[in-house]
Amino acid sequence: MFSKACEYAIRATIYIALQSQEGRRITLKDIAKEIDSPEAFTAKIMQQLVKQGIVDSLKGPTGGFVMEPHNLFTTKLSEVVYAIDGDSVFKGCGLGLKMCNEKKPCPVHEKFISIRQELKHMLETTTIEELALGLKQGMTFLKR
Amino acid sequence: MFSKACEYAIRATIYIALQSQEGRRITLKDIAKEIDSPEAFTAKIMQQLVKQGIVDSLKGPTGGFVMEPHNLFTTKLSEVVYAIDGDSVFKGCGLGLKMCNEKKPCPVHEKFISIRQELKHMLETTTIEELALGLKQGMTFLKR
DNA sequence: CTAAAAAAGGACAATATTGTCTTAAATTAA
DNA sequence: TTAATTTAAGACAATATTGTCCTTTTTTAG
Repeated sequence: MFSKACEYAIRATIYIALQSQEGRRITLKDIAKEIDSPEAFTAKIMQQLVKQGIVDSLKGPTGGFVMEPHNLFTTKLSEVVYAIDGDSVFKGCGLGLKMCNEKKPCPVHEKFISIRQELKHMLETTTIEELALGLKQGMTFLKR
Repeated sequence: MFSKACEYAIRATIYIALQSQEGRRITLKDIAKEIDSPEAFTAKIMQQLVKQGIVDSLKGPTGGFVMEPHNLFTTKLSEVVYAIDGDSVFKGCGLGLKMCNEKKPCPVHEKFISIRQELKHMLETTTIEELALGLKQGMTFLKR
């Protein structure tokens, strides 16, 4: 469904969101530990999230990653996915055809439409804040 | 969603199904041409489909690939996907956690359940024969 | 001002996936 | 029986993805 990079990105963002809600800045090291991901690889992914404006970073001692209050409440799961995996999840043909569309559909085109729609809708209506809440309440987990 | 190999597998199977319905055996070369796929790579994929019993192969002149009438009507899309990509599409956690389940869910676990269910249901109820019919009627396409 | 801490960036390495090439085995038709 | 045709199989190559390491830049605290 998502690339490994994207999976890490989502997990990291949820964790940063949770910490930001508590007013805490969080280091790469802590992120990697908390979401059980390879640190250096996670660093690369964080750079993309920062460039996309989803999270902010600060260098130096006491530095780390943080989400602005505004981002915290408005960022949708879809934005994180898009930042890392692009539009492949939302667009692309189920059978890999480049020209697949209503006019010239692949054999599974119609079959995939509702599923893709539902997925798209879910990603676009789910907020990072909402996911962070479940984590805060101990109902969901980011490791193992 | 699916691997490239799986996309080719689905396209190839649909095309073989269509030809088998007409009583025709079809060569690798023709398959690759009709579904616009790399021939040698497609050969590897065909070997897997043969091993899984989804299609049959015959060597020598007049040889090629064919689907038995029985397979033609009973094979589900899910079986082709499973033969090539295994159960990753049906099982696996959306965020890549190994131990994600009802008891210890990842933050998107619940959100993904209905989507995965719908996808699973669609794959398990869609027959290859049905997809081949759309192709035969010129309503769907396997190239570009 | 300096040392330490942290992210940024670039080069590199490992692995997985996709794709190719060559030879072997089987089968058919002449 | 032989030559041609076709799939099977194995080794190899190219590319993409995942992951690591090292250096640079920025910032803070002392």
